[in-house]
Amino acid sequence: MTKARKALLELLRESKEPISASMLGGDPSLPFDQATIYRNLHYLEEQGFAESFILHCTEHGTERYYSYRSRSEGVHHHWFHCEKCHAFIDLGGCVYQEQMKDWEQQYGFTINDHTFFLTGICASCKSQSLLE
Amino acid sequence: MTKARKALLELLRESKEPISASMLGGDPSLPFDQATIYRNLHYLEEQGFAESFILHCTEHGTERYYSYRSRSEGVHHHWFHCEKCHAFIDLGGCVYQEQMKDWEQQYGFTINDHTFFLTGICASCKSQSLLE
DNA sequence: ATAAATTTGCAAATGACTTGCAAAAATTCT
DNA sequence: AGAATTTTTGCAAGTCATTTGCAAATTTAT
Ligand SMILES: [Mn+2]
Ligand SMILES: [Mn+2]
Ligand SMILES: [Zn+2]
Ligand SMILES: [Zn+2]
Repeated sequence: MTKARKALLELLRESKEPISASMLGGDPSLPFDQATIYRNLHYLEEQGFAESFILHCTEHGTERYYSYRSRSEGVHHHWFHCEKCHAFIDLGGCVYQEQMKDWEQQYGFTINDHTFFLTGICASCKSQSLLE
Repeated sequence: MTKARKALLELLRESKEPISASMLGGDPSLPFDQATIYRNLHYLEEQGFAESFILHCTEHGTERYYSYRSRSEGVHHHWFHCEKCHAFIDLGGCVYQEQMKDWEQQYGFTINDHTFFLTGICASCKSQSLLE
């Protein structure tokens, strides 16, 4: 583990929500080149320390978001993303494992990954816009 | 409806699976500039004639895929994507409307959209790789 | 038919992400 | 430790899907 990797993993571990490479690169505690950030995110993911998904937000564009991958919990979470304030709301651990198995049986394919997320406007952004 | 739009919509309507802008642009029946393709896909989607989602395939990269939006059926479909042969397999119409409502109630946010798809290796690609 | 509004093609620009390459840092081997 | 070897990093340039400015072409309105 180089210091760049340790620092990256530490940020991911602390974060309450998925983080994009650009947000990580902008953090003062990660004074590394963007190439280093990207390369190490790949490294952390392939080593099983992190996981990611690509999300498109109407306001903020398309980016890959990373999360720390907990050894203990085993299952990833799914998220709601607010297109106004860019916040993520945790919808809880993935409950689709069974459904995936069923589909694999039914269609004969092998699922490597699945992507699921919601986008919209969060409660606090909704109440804020009422004041305008 | 300009002829570019008619032609685009016709291809989308005929297609059994979601299509990306690059695949549409490569079709002989759409001899238009890529800017025209992109602009008209936006147009068709905002007019409610088409819908789309962004999918990342390990082999083929990240692209937005469009589908014809049927007036009658009302509900979109979700898909499995084979990272080997690039085929899409229809998993049927979306059955998450109720779940979405529940979440909106529970969290107070408003969902504008949801994304759900699977990636992996399809049955025929699996059997093919056994022959190697 | 003439003016006004919309659409198109072409070329350049974006933005996220990737890659070549030489220098710097971490490992491995005397 | 000290030298040799492997891995990682920074910097700059490159990719790739998608977007945008602008003038010409096509439509639509008058
Ligand atoms: Mn956002
Ligand atoms: Mn593919
Ligand atoms: Zn919000
Ligand atoms: Zn396949």
